[in-house]
Amino acid sequence: MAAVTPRLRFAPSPTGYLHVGGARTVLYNWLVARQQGGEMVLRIEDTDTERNRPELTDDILDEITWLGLQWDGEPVHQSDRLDLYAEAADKLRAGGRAYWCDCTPEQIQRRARERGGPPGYDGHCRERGLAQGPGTALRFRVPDGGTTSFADTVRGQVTFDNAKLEDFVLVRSNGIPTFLLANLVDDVDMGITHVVRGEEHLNGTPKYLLIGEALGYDHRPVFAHLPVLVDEHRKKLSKRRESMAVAAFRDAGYLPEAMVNYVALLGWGPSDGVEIRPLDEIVDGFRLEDVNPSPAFFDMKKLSHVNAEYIRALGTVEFLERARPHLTHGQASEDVLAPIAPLVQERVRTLAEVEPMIDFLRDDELAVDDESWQKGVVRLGERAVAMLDAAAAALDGCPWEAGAVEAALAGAAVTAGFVKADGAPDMRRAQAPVRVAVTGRSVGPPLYESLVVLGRERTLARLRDARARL
RNA sequence: GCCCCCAUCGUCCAGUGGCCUAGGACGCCGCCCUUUCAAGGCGGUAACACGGGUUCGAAUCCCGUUGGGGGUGCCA
Repeated sequence: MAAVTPRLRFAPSPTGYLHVGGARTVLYNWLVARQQGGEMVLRIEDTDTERNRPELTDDILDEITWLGLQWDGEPVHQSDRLDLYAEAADKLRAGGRAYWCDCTPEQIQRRARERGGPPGYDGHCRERGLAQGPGTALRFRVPDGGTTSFADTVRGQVTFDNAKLEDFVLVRSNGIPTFLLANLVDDVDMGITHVVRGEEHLNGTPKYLLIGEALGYDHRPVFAHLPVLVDEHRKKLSKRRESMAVAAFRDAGYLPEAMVNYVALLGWGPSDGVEIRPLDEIVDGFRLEDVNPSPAFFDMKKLSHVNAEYIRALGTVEFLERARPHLTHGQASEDVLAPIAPLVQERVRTLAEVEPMIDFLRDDELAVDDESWQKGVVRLGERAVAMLDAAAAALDGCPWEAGAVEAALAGAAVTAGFVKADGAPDMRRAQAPVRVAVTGRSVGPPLYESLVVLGRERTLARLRDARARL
């Protein structure tokens, strides 16, 4: 048999934004395709006309692109291929493998309740020979006996009793096929060799296989059902949760490289233990068979750490460029950030944290954090007053560069009585009142460099303002 | 209810019968460095769910129990 090109697919439905779970699924598909020299295609599963939101398709494509992943060819839309599914449905019906059913959900439920058995369809219309008509849905006739099983790359052999499967719907009463039918027909038609998707599809797999068999196809792709991503309650991450949308992470200043790197670690880990590494190395080391079958918790703390590492690894120029879209005051922000960019860079975990770290340099009006004021100034009483006065005096005439500012403040510290046992200035304590007076907070970028950017006039003015408030 | 899946530190991952008195990462705690905060360095906390087998030997294999998750839609 000739070797076939591996072809994988990511098949999102445009009923919600691309969320992190979806991102992990595309990534794994992409990794396998890359590693095996195959292709990854996109298929938009938009057969649910009720829930469909076509405009979301662009968002999904944009986010995949943002993540740095590529797909092959043009995305396929199922809504363009209804004829194909209708043809398959007709073949199944003509072959006696499917039949029309006019039961309403209410009737099905009531019968299930009355017989006290398990919920689900009971095969009521199997032998009724109904023709297609208003309110009829086409159901697949599941074999009464036997089993359907398949080898799952991450879970091993999985077997289902056909008798436990109900006769499911292939075509809705509105004539539109369901996911079960369209999904299989497309995979066959598109030559899909690997089905890598979320665990929530595991139970649908026997139906997929049964339809394929009934249609006469010899279609046995490699299956890999990835563990679900769970929240803090260990429940599946909801697609409805917008905070888990990839776009939300992008807007919050996470780097795509960091996102992809972190997400790759959810369900898999390199054997050498090196977690933070370039994508191409992950491509080389990734093994579908090594994917952990148990659910993984999406840990924001670890994501933050990974993101911070990626931010720190950036060159200064690139850091500036990538921070730019997250600066809310444009050029004004850039101007004050540029001189101390490396100092800010190593202190932020996300790009969104840049702006609030430099706003005191940019704004004329200083917002003073109350807690910082109490802790860094008020609590020190007279000593704070002395330090503020001494700092203002020392800074008044000194050269305006970091080294000189440091020397000036060291002198002021001694004057104000902030000295260590050995007589050296105690800057740890002396800097506090100055920092709060000038930056409004007790934490921030290094003080001396910040003052240089702020300028002598504004520094002195803020020192005076603080003094006046005491 | 029924079906399917899962089970190593709080979290993610390593471990595929002896190298494990179980390793790394995040988090957390302590110390060092230090102009705050970060970063960095050093150290610490903490796990093989339970019970039976198999085996000379089990975190690793088998069975059961318990626990968790997913599915059970004319959603995907």
